[in-house]
Amino acid sequence: MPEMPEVETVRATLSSMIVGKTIDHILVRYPKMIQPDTPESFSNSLSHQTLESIERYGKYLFFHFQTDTLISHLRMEGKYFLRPQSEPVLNHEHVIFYFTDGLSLRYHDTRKFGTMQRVPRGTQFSVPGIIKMGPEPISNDLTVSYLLGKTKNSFRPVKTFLLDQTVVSGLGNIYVDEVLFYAKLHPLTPVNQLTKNDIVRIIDGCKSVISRAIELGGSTIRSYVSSLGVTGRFQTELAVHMRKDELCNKCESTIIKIKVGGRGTYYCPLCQKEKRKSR
DNA sequence: AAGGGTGTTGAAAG
DNA sequence: GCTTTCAACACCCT
Repeated sequence: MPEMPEVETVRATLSSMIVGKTIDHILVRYPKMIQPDTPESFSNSLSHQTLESIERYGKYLFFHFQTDTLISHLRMEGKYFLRPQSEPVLNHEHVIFYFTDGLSLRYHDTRKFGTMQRVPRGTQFSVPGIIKMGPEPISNDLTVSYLLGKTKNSFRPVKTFLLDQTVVSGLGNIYVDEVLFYAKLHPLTPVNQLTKNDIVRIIDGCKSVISRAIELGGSTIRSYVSSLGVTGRFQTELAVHMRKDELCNKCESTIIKIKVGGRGTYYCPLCQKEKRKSR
């Protein structure tokens, strides 16, 4: 499950492998993945264009061609593989980009949750969904006053709040758990109860956790492997996520798993004590 | 062997 | 308008 650090690894890896290549044609095997274009217009528009750069915002990838941009979201299990065109098409390869040099980029997604759309170049930030996204966790735009403003009149649990992409772009389930451990906050804390100091620790946590994860190429939980088949090394540094019944590195309490907003949530009951309700 | 868990997003419902 | 629930889908585990 690629989160932002994994997507960044994919971006960097793909950049070095396919920027400069020209598409000859595209095979769409699962039309529902393409929106709102028909597979035909999607394929016709992008064919014969040269890839100039790959950009990332939150968990979205932007493939910038000469006149169009391909927006790709990997959702749960999307992966890209670069292979010779002569190799057989696999079951879960839903979109295949055939380059003019004999290589092909295969989009592989067992659960078919991933999405692709083509927009005129430069317009990616005006498409619905992307236009509303908040600043990235490592951005200077993620400030105390910005977050404090968002928390004012809301009783949402801080876990749910941080998963909301319109608040911060790119935090997923794994990293929110890690950020909350860093900030020593119980995941159920209502956000209107957060102090300025809490917000400062959340922002510090975002920056240190995410930048460290990007450094290590992301986490690999379950099936996720990046386009080069490289395994992210951040998993070994996870403090709480996926560590139910294991001991906290800081205090040796037993890590607990609960559900918050329907999402599996891991935390240390001692390091992340629930705040006493004020009156 | 049926059913629940897995995670992201957007649409629908409250 | 804000928040919660669910659907999209496939695979793994019990």
